[in-house]
Amino acid sequence: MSKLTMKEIAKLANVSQSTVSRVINGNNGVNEDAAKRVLQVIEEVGYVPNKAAQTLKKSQSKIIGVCLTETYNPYFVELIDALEFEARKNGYSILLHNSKHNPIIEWESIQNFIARQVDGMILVPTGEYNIQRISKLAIPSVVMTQNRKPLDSVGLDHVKAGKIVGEKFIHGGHKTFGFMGTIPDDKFLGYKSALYENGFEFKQENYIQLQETSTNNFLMRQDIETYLNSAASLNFTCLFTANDIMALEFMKAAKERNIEIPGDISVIGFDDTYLAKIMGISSIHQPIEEIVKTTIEILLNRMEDEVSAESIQIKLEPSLIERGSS
Amino acid sequence: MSKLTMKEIAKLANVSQSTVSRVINGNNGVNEDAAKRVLQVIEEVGYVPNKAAQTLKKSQSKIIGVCLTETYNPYFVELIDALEFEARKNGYSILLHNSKHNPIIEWESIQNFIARQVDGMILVPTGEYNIQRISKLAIPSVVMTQNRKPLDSVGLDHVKAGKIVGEKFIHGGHKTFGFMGTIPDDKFLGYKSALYENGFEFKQENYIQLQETSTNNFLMRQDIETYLNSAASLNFTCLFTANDIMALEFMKAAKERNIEIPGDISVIGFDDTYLAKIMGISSIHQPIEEIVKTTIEILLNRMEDEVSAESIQIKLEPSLIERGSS
DNA sequence: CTGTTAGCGCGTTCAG
DNA sequence: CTGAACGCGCTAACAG
Repeated sequence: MSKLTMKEIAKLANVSQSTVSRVINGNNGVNEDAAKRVLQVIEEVGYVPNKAAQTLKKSQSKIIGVCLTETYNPYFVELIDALEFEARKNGYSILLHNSKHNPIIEWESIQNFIARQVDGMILVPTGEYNIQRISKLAIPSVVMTQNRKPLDSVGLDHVKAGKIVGEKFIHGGHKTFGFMGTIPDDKFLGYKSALYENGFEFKQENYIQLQETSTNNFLMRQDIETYLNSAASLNFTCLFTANDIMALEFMKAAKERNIEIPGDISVIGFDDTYLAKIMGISSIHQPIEEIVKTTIEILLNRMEDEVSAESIQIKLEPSLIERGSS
Repeated sequence: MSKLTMKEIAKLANVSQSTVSRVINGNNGVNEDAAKRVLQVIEEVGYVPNKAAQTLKKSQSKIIGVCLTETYNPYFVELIDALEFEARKNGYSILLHNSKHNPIIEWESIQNFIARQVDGMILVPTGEYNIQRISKLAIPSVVMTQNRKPLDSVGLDHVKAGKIVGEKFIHGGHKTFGFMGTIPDDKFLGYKSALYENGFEFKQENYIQLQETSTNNFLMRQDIETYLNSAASLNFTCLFTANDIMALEFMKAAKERNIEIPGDISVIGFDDTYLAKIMGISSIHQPIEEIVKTTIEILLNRMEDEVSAESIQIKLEPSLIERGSS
């Protein structure tokens, strides 16, 4: 069989190419007979329109570019799944990239998105690095999970999440508090402010600093071990971790040292991934479906409207799921 | 700024559009001065060539379509990561689809791949459903993790993996054997044959049948509970599960019933995902990097050669990673 | 070394 | 209702 183009279909159905086009793009006034013939030929030979040509012609690719920082955290996997589902429902495909926390790769990915004429982008950025350039692009984009001001964004209210955890611990009678994370973020701010507001303070020595982002259980574990080894004794009775993997790794390390969870230390994680469910870790729940639906909705709106209204920052309400670890 | 096409760049650099094209596609004999000017303009305005046009012109999209059955199993996530990395290294982007074990969605995805002119496809198929049609396509495709005969495939030698586990159990002194999975597969065949060859038999009552594929821990757990409740007592002292999630869920259910692992029952899982590492589950290791590299390599070869040689079936050597569960 | 030209496959006028 | 003709942005001959 030759190349299988509209022209070919046209020939086989004994009509002109433009008629075939009309049939495919919603039958706007085509003789029923002709239409039926065309459809039949298409069916028979298994013709599928060339999207590259369509994209070129319409300057619309029906692709959404997605660039995440990692997939190691199961949270992002659930995100991808939901994203793909929601996008497909709206007739879009997902072009997936993983920057691995590298701003250079991130920018390359975005260049690729531009080259492929994506209609919109959804990003979990590596940081501030590329935000300015991105905001200057003609392609609408929305940030997930973070807050990057010139851009639209949707995510949990991290400050509030931190507060909820802080207050929870305080209500539980704790007086010394730990935190584990990479770089200080809104979760941490919220956590700390809850403590201060209740007359407690956060001691910097109780901050378990993790080097890189959670790219690897092993590295994370090393950092935890280093911390535990350096501390003569743990000076906190409760710990809030920036994600579930961290909570998990801490709990494993604790177990080996005969530290009881939650007896000696209460642990609350973040993301409420299935790791938390499997391991019975209390965690701040991320309403993934809601996040994804909202994100796509905003993006779709931006793609339709030429109007460049104010940037939208959506912060969803966090909630704590309590399990055995706290 | 207007549309930012080659024409535009040409105008700004005071050359013809085809010269710009030459500069972009590897400088084949262009005046250095002109080239420099062009490059500079490109840099200044941030021009990126339109891939839709390139695709149309060259009938080559530099996209590899990937369609998996699920991302719930962390194994597939690691696969995606490796795939994306390896593809990017070779100048390809990944278009990712998730059939969710649904052959209809799978076929739709493939139609989409065709429409987008993907240069090749990598599939974890939903089953035999679409294999015939796929093999008739002009687009080269290779199957991962499974064996679908008319198509190229690369994966572990599942029969051998099953044998290794069976023999391991036998060496460990076990006399009664369990298996957990969805549909009987090569792992199970290998497992059974190892038993028979050593004078044991596999009793059908020791097959823990799971309904759907492992789309959901919760459903899986229900099936396990149903099985455990129906069996007066467990008639096996060792269990081989088709993936790590299954092993994990079994171990959790066992724990609640005070069944000791590995004391009462030895458990060996499959995939050697980080779940296995985290939970200390013995598991058959999947050399993901090797699988992915081999897959891409085969695909790349197919894409270059017009030669339609025999279909290639690569079966990698499985190995057992022993941990605390066996 | 460089500009002109002709499509790639499709959607969309514009005539009939 | 329908065909002819044009052009989306780019690559690849083809002349100069």
